[in-house]
Amino acid sequence: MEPNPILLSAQPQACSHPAERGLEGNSSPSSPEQGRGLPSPWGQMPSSGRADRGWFGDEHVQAKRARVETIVRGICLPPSPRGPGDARAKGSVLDLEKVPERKRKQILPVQQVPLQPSPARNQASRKGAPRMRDQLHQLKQQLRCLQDHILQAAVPGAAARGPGCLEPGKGPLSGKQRNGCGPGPWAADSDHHQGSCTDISAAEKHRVSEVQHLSKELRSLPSGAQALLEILKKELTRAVSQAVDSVLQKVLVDPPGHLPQQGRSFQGLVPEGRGEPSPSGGGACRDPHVLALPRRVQPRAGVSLGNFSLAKPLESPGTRSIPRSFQGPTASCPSTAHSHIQENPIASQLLGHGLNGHWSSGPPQDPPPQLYPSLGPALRPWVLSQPFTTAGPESRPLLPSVKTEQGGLQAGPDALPFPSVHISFEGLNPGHLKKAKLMFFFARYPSSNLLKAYFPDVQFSRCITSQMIKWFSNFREFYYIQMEKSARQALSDGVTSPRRLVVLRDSELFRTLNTHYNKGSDFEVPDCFLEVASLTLQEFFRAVSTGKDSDPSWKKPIYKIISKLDSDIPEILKSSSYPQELFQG
DNA sequence: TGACCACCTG
DNA sequence: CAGGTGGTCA
Repeated sequence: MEPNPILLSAQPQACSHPAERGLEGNSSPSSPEQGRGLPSPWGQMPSSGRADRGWFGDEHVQAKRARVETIVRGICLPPSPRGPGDARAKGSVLDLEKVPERKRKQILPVQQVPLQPSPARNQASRKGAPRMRDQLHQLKQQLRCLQDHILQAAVPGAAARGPGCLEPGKGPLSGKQRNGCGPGPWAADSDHHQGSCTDISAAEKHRVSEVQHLSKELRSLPSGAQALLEILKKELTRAVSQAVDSVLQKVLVDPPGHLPQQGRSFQGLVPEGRGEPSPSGGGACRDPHVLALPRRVQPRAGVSLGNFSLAKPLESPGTRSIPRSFQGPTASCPSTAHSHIQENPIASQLLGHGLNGHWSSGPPQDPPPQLYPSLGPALRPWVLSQPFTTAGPESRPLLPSVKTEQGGLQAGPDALPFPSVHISFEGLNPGHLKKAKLMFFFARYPSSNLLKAYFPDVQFSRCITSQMIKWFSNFREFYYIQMEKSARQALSDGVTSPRRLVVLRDSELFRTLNTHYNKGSDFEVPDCFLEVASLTLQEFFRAVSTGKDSDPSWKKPIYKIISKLDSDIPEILKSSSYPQELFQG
């Protein structure tokens, strides 16, 4: 118990204070600066978003028009059925939408069967002229909605949409963006969204006029063509949805081109603000030896302790220790600097849909060295993050989204080509579990109130609360077991002084813990956790080595000590959208 | 009595 | 990781 007073008092401060200040200072998400303050991450997105918009706004309209022309041309010819490899396939029109067209060809011939002109049909068609307008109008709206869906998925926060499109709650996304252009839970970068809004509305007008023009053209067609128009209508709808599918498919299949870039550029920003010795650096709280925490992923060559590899006594600090300041931003406990980073909703959506591999495997697109020098801080966790901390720290953001999301969940699954993962379930989902595990790095004994604050998208009931508390109980159990095991191992390895025991990032103990709480290592384990772990280890060692473990309740004092070492949890973990990025992690 | 905890078990 | 149990505390 001797060195404890120092450690105990200093550590929590090192961890918690910066967390609070940093976060509260940075968490005014509505500030436009924030979006701009992060040029690189968003430098990518907006452009890709606009590209998508362009695709829909122009190219696709062109495609529509081209198809109309094709069909009109076809009207002038005998409506003879076409073979699968018909001439249309050679027309330039098809180049605009190769994939959808290919699919459509299989459908078209079938649909043309009822098209055989018959007098009765013609009559009906003539009467149907006004109806046709309605249908076209309907079609127009469908197009718009589809476009909006895509834009929402592709452009962060492109929530702008013409009135009267989707009813709220129809489709998973809809519930998320009831704020119009404003950044909803889904999109915190108000900056770009406002741009998107205007762009979109302009594009929308353009689309509307295109459609009106189209309908005029169609109305002037020979009556025999009316039936064809019906086909055309259906075809357009289908084409659009196919286009949507293909675009999304492309995005889903080819995310590395977009997503990691965002992450990468993002990473460069974080270290700048807070390069210097993390809070505890001044920390004065600990034996300088204990501070020597080598970077992780270091070659294990330095491990000189024979079979004691779970944690390493500081035998050769000279070779292994790295100045704390060198560890930069990663090293400190509360990774507050990340909280203001704006991430891309689609990225996280995509992540949530089985693309995690791209992240956990990282390297192909690893950040340029200059962004985080020397094995930079593994900020991947934050790359994955989607900090929709759009509300102030205390404002319990996103409460409104809960019920809507649940509704959206029921209505949603088939509204998009992929299921919605961000949706909050009645109970706890794997994302919540993952998040809870990450929270464990900061708090071993979170109160139920704290849990409620950090899971704003969970509707807490007695059952849910106790389940989550049970999670932490299980986490602790595993943690203490590992600690005791390591302590005993150290003892049997001949370690004599607990002060020389420290949990290092390249130690086996760390690896075990990291695997348990942070599988995939997509979260940078905060140093404060290492410090607490070291202290825990020391306490266990002390108890074991002094024979206190003969007392049936010998662990209780240790528990008491550790329970006082909780740190503040970074605000970023408060985001209800946070679990979703790690959903399948 | 309820909340929370550690421990044991499957 | 969840269920069950018994202990502690307010």
